Parts: sequence; structure tokens; C-alpha cells
Amino acid sequence: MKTTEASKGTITVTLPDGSEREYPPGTTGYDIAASIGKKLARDALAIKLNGSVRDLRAPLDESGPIQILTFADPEGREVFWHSSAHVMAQAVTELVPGTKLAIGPPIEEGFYYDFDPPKPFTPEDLEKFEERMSEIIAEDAPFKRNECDLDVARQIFGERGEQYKLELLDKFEEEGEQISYYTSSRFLDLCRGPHIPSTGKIKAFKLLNIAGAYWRDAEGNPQLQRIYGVAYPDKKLLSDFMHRREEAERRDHRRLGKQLKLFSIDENSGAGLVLWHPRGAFIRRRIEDYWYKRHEESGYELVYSPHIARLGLWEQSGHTGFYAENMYPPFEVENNPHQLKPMNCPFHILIYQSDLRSYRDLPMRWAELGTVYRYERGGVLHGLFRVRGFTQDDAHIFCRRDQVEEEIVTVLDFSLSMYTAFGFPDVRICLSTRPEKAIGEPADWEMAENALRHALEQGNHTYDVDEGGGAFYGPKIDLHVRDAIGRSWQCGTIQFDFNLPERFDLSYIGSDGQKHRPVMVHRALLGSLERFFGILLEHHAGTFPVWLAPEQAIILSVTEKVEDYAYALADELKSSDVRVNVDARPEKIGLKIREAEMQKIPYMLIVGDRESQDHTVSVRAHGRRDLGTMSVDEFAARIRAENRPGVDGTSISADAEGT
RNA sequence: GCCCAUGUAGCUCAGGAGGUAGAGCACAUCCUUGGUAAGGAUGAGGUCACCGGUUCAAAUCCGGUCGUGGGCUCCA
Repeated sequence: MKTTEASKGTITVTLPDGSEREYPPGTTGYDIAASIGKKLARDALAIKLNGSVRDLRAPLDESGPIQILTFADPEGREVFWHSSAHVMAQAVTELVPGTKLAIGPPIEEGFYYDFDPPKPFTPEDLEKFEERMSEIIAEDAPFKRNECDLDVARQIFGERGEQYKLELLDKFEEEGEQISYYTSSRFLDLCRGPHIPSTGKIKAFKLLNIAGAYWRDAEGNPQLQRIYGVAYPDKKLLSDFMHRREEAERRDHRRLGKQLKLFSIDENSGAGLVLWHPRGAFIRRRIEDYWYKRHEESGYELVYSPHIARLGLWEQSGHTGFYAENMYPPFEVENNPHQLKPMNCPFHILIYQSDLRSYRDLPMRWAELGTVYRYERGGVLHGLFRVRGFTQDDAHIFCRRDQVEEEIVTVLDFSLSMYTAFGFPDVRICLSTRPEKAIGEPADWEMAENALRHALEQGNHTYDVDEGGGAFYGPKIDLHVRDAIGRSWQCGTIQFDFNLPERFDLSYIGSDGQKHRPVMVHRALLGSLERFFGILLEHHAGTFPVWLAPEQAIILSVTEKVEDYAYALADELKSSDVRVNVDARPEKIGLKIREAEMQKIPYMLIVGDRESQDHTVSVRAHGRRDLGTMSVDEFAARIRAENRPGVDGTSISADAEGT
């Protein structure tokens, strides 16, 4: 495939559309882009030839498939952001002499660079860095590639006192990599490249925040100052990004949780421990009720287990070994050490062991909303998303080997239908296979991985594979839901476990009268109720669908004269199972509407003289203004229709207020 | 845990280079009976997170503790 064809006097490149073109050797990516079109030449950032990404200005000497990379390509964006990191590093080193450079890669959205400055950066520094970056971009300085040998590189970076770069060079020596550095404007950096043609391609950028980060991610190493930024070839893209950020901030579950009186976390009870207020608790219970109902319908049996257990149980399960970091210290109960539970599985195993099991009994599917406590370091706690006490929607399936595949198929379908019910139809599936350090027989791993794969294929699901990403005790499938603004959240997980059945010596009696080891599968759909509630809250931007809303409608009386009608109406709607309250305060209707809108109550029923006389309601939906007048029965029917999982009548429309 | 930032009324925040604090919203009372996102007046409300130090004097300066926020995964 890879041929040097200088002898032929031409190189042949294949464009993504399959067409072939010939160019003289030494032609650059830019030349090719220009020969295709003006716009492409202007947008081109780099070129991919034979699978390797190169500078646009690099002379090409091979034939093969090419792709002109622009900002529209993931690889083009990587190059763009990497170059942006260089521009930032130049600004920083020029403004803060003595700053040492570490690394500066592109990330999912944007880039960062790690610095070791004489003293930590302040938020005000960022503005100065941005100004200098604008100057560097105005220069439109070209990025130039230079290749050299190790000694030259060591001399260059040694003279500059770039200790981190010297460390990197040691690593590259081991790996035998070609050493290269790039220059642009007055800046020089050790860099594999490639880069965009010149700094002027960066039309809009923003430095976002400063963070501490360890050199090479190791806690013992010096802590560096990391600056995160984003950059784009178009101002519009930056403003889109800033809008997405604002939107995410507007939906922040911590903020909405306070505003809508759903939950709190009080330092008097402790960091990472959630207090559910009545409205939040109401929604949680709706979720739980639905969860129980679906599990009972789907062949699960419900179990309950205690919050503490004797330490020996956790020793037998192995948690005191491999999970010690996340467990609270044990405590004495009548001279017996006990342990707060970080997981539910050992209890379910004890239930399994409480009786002799026959192959006819399997599969056994035991589900529990089990509250567990895990020690998380203070710095990682985050609202409801990372807490110390939470309720897992846990279940364990004990089955025979010949049942595994069908069980997985069923769990997968069950999971997806639950997500749809909660308004998440878009789910990403990821299969994680055997890691290097793993226990269990290779044959078991193969069986389990095949079962997972077959289940995915049988259901016609597309999925990603994370080779070696499984737990040490078994392979797994992770399920990630996509929310209303495109963010992905891992919720579900389906995990094989070869460890616990061995450790507890689980068995069932087969048709041959012999003992056999059952297969154990852990699975969670929502993950934790706390976290899932947070995700749901952000997904709906606080406007819960009617079936979950603690208050589905509020009756707003225009004057005190219609107070009696308002209460009678409330009774009538309540008897149709509508969750409704009355706001009969002697306040103006505008104020009542404003407050109900801010509480994101799905429906507001405005009643005055007219409605009172006609036995109607004037309906206003959250974020959708006045929907007009309808009869009480009509409204009740509307609520009934929307009061079902999966129906999202209110938040489908734009949630337009700017509170 | 580590780096940086931060903690002032129920909430959102001003202020404070050392002399015991302020706004808006919310709350209470009164006036207003008003038709689709804020009617008006009056009032109450704070050991300025906690503990210690310096000082005649600390909310302010120093140290510690706790909490909160952004990070500490995506490898020139």
C-alpha cells in the first residue's frame, strides 16, 4: 500500500469519494486542497495520508488515500486545538517569564496546557493571556516543523531549563520516536505535531479556567497549573459553545434543586449526604413506584438487605481487599467488628445460600433499591452526581450457563425500555472486555464476552468496544443515556462476576444430580437514584413531565370572589386523580402566574368570573403561555393522557423563560 | 487527599486597607379585588461558616478546621 514512487515521477492519491488524482512528488496538502477548491484550501488545517495526519505544508512523497482535514473532522479539530494550546503557551511564557512547559494536548472540546509557573495563575491573568494570544493570532505566524536528533533536542530544551521536556525526551528515547519541535512566532516547543498552517486560522477563542493537575497524573509529582481553553475557526462556533455552557448552567441540578425545593445537602449532616425535601421525595417515589412495578412485571423478585453487616462478610466477599479505599472504617458491635455496606451483592448471595438451589429454580432475579455508603474523597463530591450515600437500583441474576445469553438480551431490552419511559430514547452501549489483571478462567471470560456480544447483536444494537476495560472479575456492558442538550451520562451497567460465586462457593444441583456453579450477573439501570434524579432534573431543565411532577397543576384565582369555585374545582380535579393546589392569595394574577412559572408547574389554571360562570378553566402551560379555555373534563382528560411514563407533554416545547 | 477560588439575612449578592454591617427577592402586617411572568406601604430578620492567635478593638489580619465551586481521564 505504501510505496515511494518518486521513480515514476508522480504520486497517486485517492480522495474520500474514491476518485484518484496524480501529483508530482513534493506536492503539499495545501496544493491538493487548492486544486480541489478555493473554500477547501481556505478551510484546510492538515492532511491525512495513508492514515497518518501531517502538516498541510509538508511535501508528500507517497501514494495512498488522502483526506483534507478541516475543523469539521475530529482529527482536524484535534490539530486546531493543539495549535491553539501552543498559542496559549506562547502568551503565558512571554507574560510570565520562568514558566516551565509540561504538556498541552487537545481534549474533547478544546485544549489545555500544563504549566509550572513561579507562582500560581490568577483569574485576572487569563485576561492578559487572552490579549497576548490575540496579538499572536494577528501576526498570522506560520507553524514550522523541525526534526532533529536527541542530542540537539536535549541541548535546546536544556538551555531553556525545560525540565519536563527533558523528561519527555528520555521517554521518547526509549520509544525510539522521531524527535521534532515546532516554531511559530517567537515560540518554540517540543512537539510531535502536526499543526495548523498559521496562527491566523484561529478566529475565536476563550480561556475557561485554571486547575491544578499533577505532572503525568501522578499524585506524588509536582502539581502544575492547567489552563483550559476553547478555540474555533469561526466566531459563531465560539458563541454557540458559550450558549451551550450557559444552557448547562441554567440546567444545573444543584441550582434547580434549591430553586424548586427538591433536595439539599447540609454541612451539618455531612458532605455528600442528601436530604430529600417533600417535592424531591415525591418525584423520587414516583420513580421508585414505577421501578418496582416494572421489575415485578419483568420476572424480578424484590428483596431487602440491611445497611451494616459483620466485617467477616466483607472479608469473604473480598471487599476489604479490593474495595477498601471506598469503605468507611469498621466499628464494634458487641465485640464484633461491623461494616457499613458499600454494596448489596453479598447480602443477595447470602439469600441465595440460605437454601439448596435446583437448576429448575434458575434464573433467580433479585432486585433491591439498596442504599449504600462509599467513602469518596472530599474533592470529588459534586451535587447529586457524586455522593457518599446513595441508593442503587441493584439486581443480581443467578442463572445457568445455558441461560446467560437470554438473560442478557432481556436485561438489555428491559433497560432500554426503562430509559425510554424516563425520556431517554437515545442510549449508547459500550462493551468492556477482559483486562490484563483478571481472575477467572479464560473459557469463562470467553463465554461471558460472547454472551454479551451475541445479546447485543441479537438486539441489533450498535455498540462500542472498550478492549480491556472490564472489571477484574468479569466483562460488562455499560449504558449511557444522551440528554436533551446532547450530553452523555453513564447510568446502567450489566456485569458478569466470576469472583463472588467462587468466593462464596455458590452452587445449584443440576439435572445430573451434581453441584454446579451458577453464573452471577450484577446490573443497575438507573445507577443510583440520587444521580439519576440529577440527570433527569437537568434533562428536563426542572420541568418534570406530568407523570412525575409533584404538582401537576395549580389553580390561580383572579379575585377572592371566585375562591369557592377554585376550591370546588380543586376537589373535582383531585377526584380525577389530578395533583392540584390552589393559590387563592389576594395577589394579582400576574404575580401568581410568575411564581407558578418559576416553580415550573406544568399547568396553571386561571379562574375568574367567566370560568366560574361557565364551569371552565383557562389553561396556561409552563413555558407555553395561554392555551385558551376548556371544560374541566377536557382538562382532566388531557392530564390523564399525559400522566404516563414516556409521555413528555410539557417539556417537549421550548422551555423559554430565562430564570 | 492535592492546587486555585470561595463561605456576609431563608435566597442571590454588595461592602469591609481593623472601630460590631447593606441591597433586591423571599417572609410578616396593612392597603389594594387586580384577567396571563413582579401593585404599594410598613416591619421583622445577621456571633459576617467554625475554632484559635495578633490587637485597646477582628466580620476585616494570621493559623487551623469544616463546607462549597473549578479541576486533578482523554499523554510532546
